[in-house]
Amino acid sequence: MEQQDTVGPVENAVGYVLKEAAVALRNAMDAVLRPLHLTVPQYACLELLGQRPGLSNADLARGAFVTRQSMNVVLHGLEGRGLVTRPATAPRGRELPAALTQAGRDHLHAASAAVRSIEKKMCAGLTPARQQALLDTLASCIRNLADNP
Amino acid sequence: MEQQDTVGPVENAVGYVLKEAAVALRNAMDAVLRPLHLTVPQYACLELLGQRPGLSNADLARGAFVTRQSMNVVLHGLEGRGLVTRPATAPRGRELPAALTQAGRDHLHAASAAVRSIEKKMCAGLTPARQQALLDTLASCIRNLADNP
DNA sequence: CTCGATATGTCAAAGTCCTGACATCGCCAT
DNA sequence: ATGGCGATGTCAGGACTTTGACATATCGAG
Repeated sequence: MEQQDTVGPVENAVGYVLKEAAVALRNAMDAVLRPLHLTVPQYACLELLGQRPGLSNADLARGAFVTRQSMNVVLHGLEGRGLVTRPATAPRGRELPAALTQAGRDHLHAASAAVRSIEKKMCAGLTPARQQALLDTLASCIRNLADNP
Repeated sequence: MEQQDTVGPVENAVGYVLKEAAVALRNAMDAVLRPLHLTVPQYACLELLGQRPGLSNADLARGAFVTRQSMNVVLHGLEGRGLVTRPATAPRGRELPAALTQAGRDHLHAASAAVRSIEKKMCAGLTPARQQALLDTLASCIRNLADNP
């Protein structure tokens, strides 16, 4: 096997490095969430609900970057484990606002700490200014890509 | 549906924005590659082979952030379409060095231009210094996450 | 030389996620 | 009021990827 012979042009492309960082983060999160019996989408769902109770399934799906169908099974799973509750009937339209149970809040507390430790590790050695610059630059990239053409 | 009522804390987390940017890039690449009948992993395979002919299946898998099995089916598909060739017997060990055919190079040329246009669009408005800073910061994040503990 | 460790390619099975489609419900202009 | 339009929740169906396992081939230590 040729192990890192020479750095080719691909590794210097913004898109490539972006994907690489995203995969590394995903794997690291997966590793720390596994002991808590949570997948990344499940954690994302809990975190979103912790910060904004009453979000609907579609809202959660958008926030976690998955489809409504995927979030729906996540939600049903968490509901079955007693971490999330949803009303049987829709108070308005068809939206079923979800909320954390006490057990859900406890689970979220542990998971959030684990994920925050990963973020801290990832950003180690970065000055607040560089970290803010990273956020701003990424936000700019997102805005640029969101434009239709 | 609650449409962007107020910006919550989640959207300011580095990991969240990183994921968001990666998804936006993935979708944009998907959109421009679809007319060429190429998926993102397929394009990644072609691009890697274009820059480093003779890469093995396992090398390509690592470079495209997928498993060997997934890259194997990608490779077989591209082989069936006449874009990639692999020797029937392994010249050394079990590695089957892959290479682009002329048709593969042609296909790659068009795909590469399309993807480069997406990267250009994504990085629009960024000074070379900010772009380099983004690359450096992301590289730092990747290094930090690669450490074992 | 021999044996263990590592890497590769490949097969089978499972899981995950997305695409497509449908019925329902609220909103807005006609 | 009413009919189009968009949004939501839900139900299969299928595509894609990963996990697990196995045989083979190289390399290095004993």
